[in-house]
Amino acid sequence: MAESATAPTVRGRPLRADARRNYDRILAAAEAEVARSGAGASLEEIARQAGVGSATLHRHFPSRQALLDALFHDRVEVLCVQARGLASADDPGAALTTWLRAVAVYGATTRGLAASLMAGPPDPPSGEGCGTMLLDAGQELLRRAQAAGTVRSEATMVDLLALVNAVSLVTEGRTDAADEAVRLVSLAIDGVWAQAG
Amino acid sequence: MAESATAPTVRGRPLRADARRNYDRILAAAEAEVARSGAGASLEEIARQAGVGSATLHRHFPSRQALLDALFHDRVEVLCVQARGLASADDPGAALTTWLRAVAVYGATTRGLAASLMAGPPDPPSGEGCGTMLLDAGQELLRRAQAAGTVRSEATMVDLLALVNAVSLVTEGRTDAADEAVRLVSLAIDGVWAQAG
DNA sequence: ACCTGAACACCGTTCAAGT
DNA sequence: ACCTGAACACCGTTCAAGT
Repeated sequence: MAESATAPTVRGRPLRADARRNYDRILAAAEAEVARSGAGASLEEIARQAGVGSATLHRHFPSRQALLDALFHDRVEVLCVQARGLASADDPGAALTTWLRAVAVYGATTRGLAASLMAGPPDPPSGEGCGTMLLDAGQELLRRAQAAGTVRSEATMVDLLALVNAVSLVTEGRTDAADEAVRLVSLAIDGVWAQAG
Repeated sequence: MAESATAPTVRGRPLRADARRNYDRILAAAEAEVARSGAGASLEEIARQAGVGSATLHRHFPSRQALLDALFHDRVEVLCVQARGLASADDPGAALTTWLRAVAVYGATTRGLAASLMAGPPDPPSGEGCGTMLLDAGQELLRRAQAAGTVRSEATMVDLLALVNAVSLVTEGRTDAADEAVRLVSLAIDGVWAQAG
């Protein structure tokens, strides 16, 4: 279930069979544990459920963030694919908001994802994590909406994802988390002011 | 420095002198430690710095949340006073946004506050915590802005504070946290769409 | 090359024993 | 009434010893 689509390697070579088996087991256990108790799930408990020593977990994933990135990589990849599909839509403003809402729903319903995205490097999330993937994918959607004059030119994708992420984080535990996230993101996108006229 | 304005009591009676001294020391140590390492600061370390046993900390503050509420009570009270002052302003829309920005600045610059507010009871923050205080204080500002037809009728103070809190949380660690928080809150208030015409 | 088990320095919570 | 110190069941990280 939780085998990563991108096969893990060490210096370009695929892992030895037993190492690969452990890698997958750890990821599967992490999926269950993080869903149960969030991004701060006990690494010890994950190793236990995977049937490996804690040291093995630490070799495969040198930091909690590395484990979370591997865990969410595929789900985030799906969002990136969706963004590229929406980039050719007729209405760039609608395309952007559709995507932002989708990101919010993912974040609000996938325990630990929002916290994991926020834990990445501070202001401009750089590097190879899930945050960068989303940022790159969304950039083009925003560019088009701004080129069409639909979205304010001051808004950046870093801002928009920060807002969406923030909303995901606050709604994460709620009943109807997805609905609440969409509602709050929509509020932030449209603003609080009543229609003029 | 960190003595609470609202004197702690046990069943209506003020604390014995030594107990009161410990209470204040714990709060002062907590202020320093939470500023240093956030809402998840080590309680053990706080007790150590206060010069009391860890059991003493737990008696005075049965939960981490209780400690954080006591710690932030006075700062939050200031925001509530400000809200009551703004309730008689000429422009209710401007009054509301002024206050929301102030809340965001507090949250973004006071390590641990946003996380503490979010940890309160889920959907409708009830009870006696800082979240309820802010909610009650803001309610009147929103009511007036909506009565004037300035703010959408669907927006609730729970929504607005969730947004502001979410923004405080994401910006908490950043350089220029206050500026960033104001910028993001302003974006959410005004929405992302470019001005028509 | 990869794994395991143990060791280390921490946690938060609780409780018996003190004054 | 209030405090202390110790005990308990946990953490995450690292490292020597194994195969």
